[in-house]
Amino acid sequence: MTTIHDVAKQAGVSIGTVSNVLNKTNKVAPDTAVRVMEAVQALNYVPNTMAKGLKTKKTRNIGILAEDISAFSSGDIINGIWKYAEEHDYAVNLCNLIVNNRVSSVSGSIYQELEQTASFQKSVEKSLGLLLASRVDGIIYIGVHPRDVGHILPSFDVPIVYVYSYTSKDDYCVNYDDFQGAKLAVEYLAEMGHKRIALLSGSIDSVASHKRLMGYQETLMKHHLAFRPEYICTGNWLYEDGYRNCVRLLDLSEPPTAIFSMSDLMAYGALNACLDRQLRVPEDISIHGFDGLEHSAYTHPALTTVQLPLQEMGRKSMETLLHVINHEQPDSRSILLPCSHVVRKTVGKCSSPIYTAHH
Amino acid sequence: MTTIHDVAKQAGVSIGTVSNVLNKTNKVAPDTAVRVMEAVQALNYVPNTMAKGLKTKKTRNIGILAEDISAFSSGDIINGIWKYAEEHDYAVNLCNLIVNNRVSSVSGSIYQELEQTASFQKSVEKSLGLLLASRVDGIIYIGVHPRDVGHILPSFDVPIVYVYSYTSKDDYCVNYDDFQGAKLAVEYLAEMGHKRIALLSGSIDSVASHKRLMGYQETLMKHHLAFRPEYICTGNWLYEDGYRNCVRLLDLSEPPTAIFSMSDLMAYGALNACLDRQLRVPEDISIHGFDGLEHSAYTHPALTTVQLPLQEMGRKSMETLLHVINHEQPDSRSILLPCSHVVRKTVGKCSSPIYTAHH
DNA sequence: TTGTAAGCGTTATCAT
DNA sequence: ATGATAACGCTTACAA
Repeated sequence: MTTIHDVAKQAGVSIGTVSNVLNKTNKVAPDTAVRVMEAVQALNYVPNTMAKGLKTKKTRNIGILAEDISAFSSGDIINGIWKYAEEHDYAVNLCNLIVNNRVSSVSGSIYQELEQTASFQKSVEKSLGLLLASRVDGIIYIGVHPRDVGHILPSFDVPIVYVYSYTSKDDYCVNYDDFQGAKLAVEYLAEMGHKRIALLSGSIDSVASHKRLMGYQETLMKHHLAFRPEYICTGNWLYEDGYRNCVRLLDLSEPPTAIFSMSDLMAYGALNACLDRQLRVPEDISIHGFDGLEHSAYTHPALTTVQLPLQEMGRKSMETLLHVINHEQPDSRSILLPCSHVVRKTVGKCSSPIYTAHH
Repeated sequence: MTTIHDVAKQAGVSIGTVSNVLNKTNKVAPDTAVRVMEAVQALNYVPNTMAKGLKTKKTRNIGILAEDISAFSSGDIINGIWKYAEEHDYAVNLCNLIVNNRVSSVSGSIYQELEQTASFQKSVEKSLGLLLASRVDGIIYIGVHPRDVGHILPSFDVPIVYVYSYTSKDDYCVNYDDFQGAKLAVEYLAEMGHKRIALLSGSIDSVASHKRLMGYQETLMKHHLAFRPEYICTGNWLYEDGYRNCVRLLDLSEPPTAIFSMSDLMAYGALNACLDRQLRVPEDISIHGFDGLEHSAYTHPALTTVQLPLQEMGRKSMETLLHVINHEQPDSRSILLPCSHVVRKTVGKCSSPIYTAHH
């Protein structure tokens, strides 16, 4: 690998001069600058980041600590981070905790169990060590599901921001707005004339579930719709939970005309449960998702859902991290980005539901 | 940040000794080793990789150059890479070309257009520069679709292996076995008694399409099944292509009893086309996918498909890269990993198809 | 067994 | 405007 010395010799100048033209730190004569640049080109010189970092104590490297890179959300978040990083000439170090391969289910409590295991803790330690050893200027922690992850990392003195996750301490977090997202969905259902709107909730101990429940309730009230406890089903975000709970809902003496599912996965389950019952969606019953998985465009019929602003979250987290690194005060400790609404085919205007005839 | 000097002072030894106990390069007295380790613990010392790398000329860093991190395949591949890397104490630098956000379609020719744009080439240059500046020991290039990407990168003197992509030069490539995967699918269809098996092919200029077509044809011959040109449809791997082509197939005077789709996305389209025609899957017609997208478990009915060995490919690519870095001769230049078969609900035993009555 | 010192490729401070 | 040189934190001879 060619070094600054090679370039200096080739251009017939000192290494200090080469450094000056490359970093524009000092005035150099235009013609020597040209000679240096020619030498750089000729020798294909790329400055050694390690030497530079050693000297300047700034690596222009940030670390990503992802709980699971193959989670549906991670790709888009990293995409957002990367774009902002590239625009600001930062490189990224990636570490991966691979939680999903280790847990059988997505349930909140299962994660807690996982986090207790020695294997997981060793993995966290190793990843963090890797990042700290590289002297990254900052770290972004990406969760697989918004939840309190404040107990996972030990304390260290590098700036960190949490995305798609949060802590109960005063760390910087960027997430989406559960409350607003839920309102988006239920508002739409109400506008379509639905009065009997059931809820497929995520796990009961999740803050996300609570916030969305608030959005559901508030919108119900706003439209003077009755809150029926029997319309609330709790699951663990997964397909099977949606299927099972939807079946229960359909067996009610007065079944709902619309279902708001807190995850697309549960919505798929609900959709298939309805289809298995020969119900037509959305003619007989409407289904509304939440997450905006790529696949939701391909269900039959295509799922109307709430889109998470994943890429924007990634971008915002990187932006926030850079602010912290540069000692600029970011706007807020906890940043919430709005969800958007994706209208497709599973929600229709409420008509007197055909299937109530069965009861 | 605490340095080796701080540790040395705390332990009352020289920096050389600290280095020796940390790297086990030289014999040190057991009790001094203990003192050093205590100091390391107390000061929370993490060796500076940059200083280390500067000296040793080895960074124990590899670079990932991903065409698009949010492509369905990238997460699992990176997962595989990461696991192997972690086991061998390598860190990873991630660069992202974000091709999918820049092209409107997945068609092969569109990629070629993209690759010509100045914006893309600048991006490639920047990413490669980042990796080379970090003096990574090697690079893994991850494509978004297996195709020849040999023209994208300029030449440089760091070992590289291509995964989910290949080059026409003598680079190391690791991919899955298209031929074997296609045989898996068609063999199964034939075993289920299907004699009229249509093919939803990917783009005609793709090597993957060709190889799978070979697998299709060979299996047909093996089972003495006629090859009918009117059963071959070409698309661009996407949902809409599957839908459109399936409609054409169903309109044939003698429609197929089974469809082998070269991508899960096209299989979703075919499935929905059948459903829209009130056809029952798999009673009236069977559909077989290829890719093994996570979502295929949630279609209605769940899609029988061929599973790509994504994580294994990631793992193998990292393994191969390490061999090259350590100047050990890897087994082969072009590594093909076998696909596996995921039997779900969209393929059934062939019965005299009901819908032929329509014709 | 342990300490000393040179050198890795930069940047930055001085001289010139 | 340019050059010489120290320093960044580490490894690695070599000396003690």
